Order: sequence, then C-alpha cells, then structure tokens
Amino acid sequence: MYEQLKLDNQLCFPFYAVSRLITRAYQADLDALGITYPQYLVLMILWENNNVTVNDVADKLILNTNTVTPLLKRMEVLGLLTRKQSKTDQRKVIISLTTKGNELQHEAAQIPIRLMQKLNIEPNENQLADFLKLKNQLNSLIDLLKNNA
Amino acid sequence: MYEQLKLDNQLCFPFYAVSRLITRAYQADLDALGITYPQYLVLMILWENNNVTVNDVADKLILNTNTVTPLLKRMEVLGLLTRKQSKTDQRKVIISLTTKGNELQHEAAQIPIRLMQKLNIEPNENQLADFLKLKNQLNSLIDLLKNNA
DNA sequence: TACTTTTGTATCGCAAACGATATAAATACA
DNA sequence: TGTATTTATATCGTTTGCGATACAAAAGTA
Repeated sequence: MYEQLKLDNQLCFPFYAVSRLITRAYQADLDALGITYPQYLVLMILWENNNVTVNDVADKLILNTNTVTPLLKRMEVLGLLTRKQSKTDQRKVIISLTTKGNELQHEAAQIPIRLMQKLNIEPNENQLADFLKLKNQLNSLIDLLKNNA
Repeated sequence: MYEQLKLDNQLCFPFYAVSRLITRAYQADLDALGITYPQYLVLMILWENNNVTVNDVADKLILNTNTVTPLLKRMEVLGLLTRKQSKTDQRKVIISLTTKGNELQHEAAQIPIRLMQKLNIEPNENQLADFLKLKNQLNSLIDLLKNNA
C-alpha cells in the first residue's frame, strides 16, 4: 500500500469535499432567490462592478469562457442581466445588471449572515483572525496553482 | 455596497477556486492514465479497501449515489472495476478492482510526488506541520458543514 | 403471515466545468 | 495595403454533481 495514495493522506480531497459542501450549505437560500451558486458568484461580481465583459467574469471566477458563456446566457433568460455587443470593440460582450438583478442584492445580503448562524459561527476576534489567516493561505495556494499547474 | 457580498470577502469562493485548480493540476498526469479526478478518488478507495458497495464509495467521497452509480459504470466500461450484485443482500452492488484497475496504482503512486515537484513544495518539517494543520482545519470544516447544513 | 417502512441502487433531467474547435473582429507587421 | 496573428466569444461533446423520482429487496410491525 502506497501511503501517498491513501484518501486520508490527501490534501486535495478535503478541498474538493469542502467546496461541494459549501455549495450545498448555500443551496436553500439560493433556491429561494431562484439562482445557483455559480450564478450567485456572477451577481457578486456585477453588484461590485457593473458592465463587465465575459472575460472579466471568467478571470475573476477563474473559469473558462466556455463555462461562463452558457452561464451568462441562462442568467439572461432569467432576466438577471443583459448581454450587449460593445460598440468600441465588437468582439466584446458587455454584461450589465437588469433592475431585477440589481434588486436581488438586498435579499442576498442576508445569505452570508444566515450561513454563519446556521454553522454556529460567532464572529469574535479570534475567529475573525483564523478566518483571515485561512483566506490568505487559500489565496496563496490559488496563486501557486495558477502559476505552476 | 454590502461588504459581505464582495467576492474578496468570501471564504467560500477560494475553496471553490482551489478545488477546481487542484483538479486542473492533476489533469495531465491523470490523462496519461486515461482517468478523471473523481475516478482517481474512487480508485484510491478501492486500492485501500477492495470489494465495497456503491454506498461505501458515496459515503467516503461525500457524493450522492446518483453521482456515483454512473461514475462506477463508466469505470466498469474502462475495465477498471466490476459491479456484482451481493449474494447476501441483493440490493447491494459490490465494486471490485480488475487486474487493470489494481495495476494502475503503481503508476499512480508517482502522481502525488510529481505534483509536489511541480508546485515546488519541498516536504521539510515546517511545511509538513502546516500541511497537517491545514488538513485538520479542513476536516473540522467538513464535519461542521456535514452536520449543520 | 400480510402490510408498511426503510434501504440500496438506478434513471432522468438540468446546470456546471472543461477540452477541442470555430469564427469574427481587432491588431501586428511585412 | 494585404496578410498573419491574436483576441473575445461561442459551439459541441463528455463527465460530473445533484434533486426528484422509481423500484426491488430487506427489515420492521401488526
């Protein structure tokens, strides 16, 4: 038995599991808004920065455009955003929030708060410090994986 | 602008990103073996513990059986494993490695080593300690999410 | 024993995620 | 100016992931 092939010795597997479990944890609240987890991420980008290109969305989410294009098309059908060809560069497609997409952020603002409650996480100083440390570790890992893989 | 809705303030997003980037990092090596990342995880389970049920696989990978059943069927077509109805309980399907599936572990044993090299991670004492600490944090998070979501 | 509930697996449909590939627009350059 | 290259997005096919549902076998119970 190779030690490095045991599931319990992997670092990759818990990341894979946590990622899916987080999506599940959001599910009920997102269902209430009629959106999926990747759609929620797209909305977060647009709420912070409206009128971006398909590539902008793909870059921020570290996804390929062939994933993002159909994702945005589904969101257009849902009436959350519009897709318009740029006039200055006709290759680009500008993604803009509709009123409906924009309004959704007020309801969505409760989601992170409710998730913390559901997980019984009280944001005291110690936990916030752990939170920040973990986030920094993850971002370092993202940089490492983006540049070397 | 709600602070809790900024992509940079999320802990969920880096987990989602890391998970996909890890899969990408494995891609080249797994392509050489003709398998995918979830298939690699199934093989790790079987190499450590042959003759398990569909539910056993689903439980260990924290996946639903409706994901695992087609996954195992594809692996059966690839000649990596067999699916046989249990004689003692006809509801159960026993998953067993074929010779081909079993042999694959010798090549696969190089994969975690090559990944470390690719990411320039030298397993010195400090890094091993960080590695273990992070793994424990992730496993606590998995327990939290499994029980409260 | 007869009926109900639970368990284990599978099927269906839809949304991701991505490699391979296509295509038009913009840019570089000979 | 004309041609090659790059850029931005889209299309297609396959695997994954999951909710809803189905169904037979096993277990529980009246």
